[in-house]
Amino acid sequence: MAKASRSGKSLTAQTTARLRQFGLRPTRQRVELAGLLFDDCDRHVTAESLHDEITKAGMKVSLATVYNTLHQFTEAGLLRQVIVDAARSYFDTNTGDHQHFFLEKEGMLIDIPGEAISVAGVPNPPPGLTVDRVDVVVRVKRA
Amino acid sequence: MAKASRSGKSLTAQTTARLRQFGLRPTRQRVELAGLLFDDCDRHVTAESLHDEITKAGMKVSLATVYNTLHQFTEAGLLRQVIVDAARSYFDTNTGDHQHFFLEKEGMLIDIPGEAISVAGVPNPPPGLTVDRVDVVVRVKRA
DNA sequence: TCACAGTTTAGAATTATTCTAAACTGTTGA
DNA sequence: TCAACAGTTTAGAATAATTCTAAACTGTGA
Repeated sequence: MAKASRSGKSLTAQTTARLRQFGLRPTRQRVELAGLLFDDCDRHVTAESLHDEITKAGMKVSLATVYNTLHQFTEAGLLRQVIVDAARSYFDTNTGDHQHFFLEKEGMLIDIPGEAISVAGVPNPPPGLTVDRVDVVVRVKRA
Repeated sequence: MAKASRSGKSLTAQTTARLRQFGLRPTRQRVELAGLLFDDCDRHVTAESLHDEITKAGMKVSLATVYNTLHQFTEAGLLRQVIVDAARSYFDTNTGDHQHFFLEKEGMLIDIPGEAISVAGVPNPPPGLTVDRVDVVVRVKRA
């Protein structure tokens, strides 16, 4: 019998169902990537890091597909893109309201729960503009 | 007589002095770029936009020099780099404590005074890390 | 099982940015 | 005033992340 979760469905079956719910055809590549991304805890990846990871796990997905998939997952609301570094894009599996610590030196992101932080005093945006989202990045350094 | 400010020094002389104060040799290129950047109000530029601007103003500075200069000015504390867009780097002539509205569609930044916004509840960073800076980006859209 | 729309992919292309090495220019000391 | 040199500029090549292209492939619904 295949790996199974408490629900009785295999992980793959769960992932497949999830992808379908989000309007994405469950291709082998998407299922495998989703398997890595959504299996456990919250994760922060770059296209490169995810590509390395899946390759080392013995699966074959092209880098172009990793890029495509990250964007499609983001579009679908399964991922959130985090902009903290001029050099590369991060994607976060936690799509809920939260913020980040960012350790630039090591390219590491750490979630800060949304309830923890509050931002007060944001002025009204200039006429014709509406607030889409407020991002807080707490840049940290090794002491 | 050359353009002069209330101080009686020409703008160029002022700029030159300023660059020297910050440990930068006042070359023609740096003086010209500084002239555009620091003459009036607070500004947000990209390497490309600043290069276009100086070129259109009839001065000749290579794009590589614009990049070098933006980084040197940033290093010296005359500019601050703002990371809001995965596609390009912005530099802000306002180096004081403040935050930004960002209109992604148009690549436009608008300052929010530091006193206006307050961020409460930032947790202690993980052991061994210290907070370097807290950046707030208010992403806005055309209504 | 077939047909086809949607997907993947290798490799080329693009874009922002950095690097390189040669030419140039402030500055300083005589 | 000027020679000399360290610091600077620059064209163009190089790099790195990302996107594009067009051809091959694959879920899916009938």
